[in-house]
Amino acid sequence: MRLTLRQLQIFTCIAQQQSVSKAAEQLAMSQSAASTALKELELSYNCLLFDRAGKRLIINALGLELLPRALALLEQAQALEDLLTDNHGFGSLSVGATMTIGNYLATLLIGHFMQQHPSCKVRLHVHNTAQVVQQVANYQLDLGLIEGYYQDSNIIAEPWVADELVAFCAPQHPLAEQGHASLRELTDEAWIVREQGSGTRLAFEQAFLHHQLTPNIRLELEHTEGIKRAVESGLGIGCISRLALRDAFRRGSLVAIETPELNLTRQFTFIWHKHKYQTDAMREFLKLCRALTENIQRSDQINLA
Amino acid sequence: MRLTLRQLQIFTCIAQQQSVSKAAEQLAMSQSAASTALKELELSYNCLLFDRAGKRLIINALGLELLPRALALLEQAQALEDLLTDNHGFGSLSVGATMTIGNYLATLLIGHFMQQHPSCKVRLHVHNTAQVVQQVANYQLDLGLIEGYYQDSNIIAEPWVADELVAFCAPQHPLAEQGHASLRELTDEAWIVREQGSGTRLAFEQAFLHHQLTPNIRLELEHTEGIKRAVESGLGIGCISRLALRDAFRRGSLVAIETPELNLTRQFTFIWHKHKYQTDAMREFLKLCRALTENIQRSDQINLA
DNA sequence: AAATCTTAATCTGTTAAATTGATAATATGT
DNA sequence: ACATATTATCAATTTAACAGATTAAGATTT
Repeated sequence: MRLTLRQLQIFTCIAQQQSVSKAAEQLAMSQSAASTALKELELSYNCLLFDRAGKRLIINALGLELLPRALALLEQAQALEDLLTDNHGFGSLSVGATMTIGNYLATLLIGHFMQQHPSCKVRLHVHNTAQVVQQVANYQLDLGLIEGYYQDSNIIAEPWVADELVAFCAPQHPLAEQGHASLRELTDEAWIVREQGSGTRLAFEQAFLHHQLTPNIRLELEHTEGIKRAVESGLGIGCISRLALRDAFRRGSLVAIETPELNLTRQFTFIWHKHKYQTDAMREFLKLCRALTENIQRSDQINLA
Repeated sequence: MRLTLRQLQIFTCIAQQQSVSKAAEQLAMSQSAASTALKELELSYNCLLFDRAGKRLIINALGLELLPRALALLEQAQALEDLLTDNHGFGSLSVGATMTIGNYLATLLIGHFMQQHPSCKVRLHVHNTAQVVQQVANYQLDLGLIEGYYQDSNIIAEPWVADELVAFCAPQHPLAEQGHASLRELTDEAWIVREQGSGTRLAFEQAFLHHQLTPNIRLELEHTEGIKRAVESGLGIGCISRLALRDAFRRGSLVAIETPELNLTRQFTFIWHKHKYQTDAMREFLKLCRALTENIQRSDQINLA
């Protein structure tokens, strides 16, 4: 293991700046040192990372191969440094959540938690399910809250509350009055849904796949709020978590379309890494989540502050 | 970025050996150097990784937190070193595949590939779907061959051939003679299937979930061959990929049970990392796979060498 | 209880590595 | 052809890594 993080840091910087001088400047070191460091790296592995076209450096195949992996490694190393730097008093907590959970449930959980543990720093990262899983697998997150369930021998998954997607439309839409729709009616409609890769989209598509149907997707948006507004303005009908629609339904700005033939329920799940040491903060947070689950399920819909 | 890989290496070794001296010996360095390195690490981040109970070191909460992450980091660094060390002539190729694909299809592909490119080193790693995805995401594999399809903004997935699971039993089993079974009959049977986390198990369970049924799983095994032998000996009926059963059906040692009500088809998929530089080897392999796909689908069952 | 052994920490000097500042060599643009 | 920007290299210096010996503090044995 001759490799050093410093070498990788200098290499990635040179590759990104496409210049030894600029990289040296950015790294607050001399051009000479940067040049030598790169040379040393290439020399010690007897390889070339750049093609030298005179004074210009052009990254080659091996360099291109190395670059993203080196960046990934440095990112993880940074995370380790953060771990060591933070004054782990009661411990800080990094939680990842998907959009729906992050916006409608996680804030509630984190609010409670921070009230109970004012000294504990909490960070919430909102990404899609796959990204959250990956970050948990890489020890970049302490805990993940995802849609759907997930199986992996390195990841422990604990089912949390159930969630239900619901189809909805604008009040002036023909389906609004009848309040429900058949499979045939649903496939004829223009849908506005979440993007590929989101748990919401997955559940939506799976529900139709059960019947060997593919809905007509007119518009993809990355945020539930955007979908609500697009549906309000009559661009089509939508399908998102009921959690995100409670207020809109109450106000009457949007109307639910019951879809008895479609199974739009799904499970929210906690995940954490099997080999991750459980900090006090983590245990406390999990305890709180399990406790609040009952409240959430009892009231069916949560009282979102 | 004061952190160095060397520090982490020494730290992990001390943590694993639970002794500075033993770690120093294993790392072929003096006890003094190891002790100093640990002290430096702790000092530079102003933290403690071990509790000192007199002469004995006991890893503490922060140390436990750091350990698995440091190990993960070092593993990746090792992979980077390997990348740089290998004489990337035409390039070596790391392919990950699930059990079913790895044993019944990947060998065929890799065989063809190695014939066409005798100079190219190929490594095949067999893991379950989730693990393959994770390793592709971490740049530990060039390419993954998985069951089912997978969505992630960082991963490019290309559908490959379709696959079909099939229920089967021993020749002397009552269902063998009638050759097919209804949903009710299937739920009454004792099943022998793959373990949780495998793509085969997932497809199996999903097929039943479509009908709100849960099959009675009597035995879980991690290998298809084990399942075949267990079914042969009359322990129950099984469900695995038809690919793995062709010879057994032909020989008559096992008998297919047609299940018209269950949808046991699934898709095999190629995956690779969006930001991964595509080596020549990778491109060639993909090209070959796409070319062979037609043969595979035309002959319905491949001629497995 | 004393002697002995084991182990981690610390001190000192040495060696190797990283870095700088200056300089040479080489392409680019005018 | 000339000025300029850029990389590579050299010599000198600072910095970090390490070994060897020594010390301190628990364990273990007698």
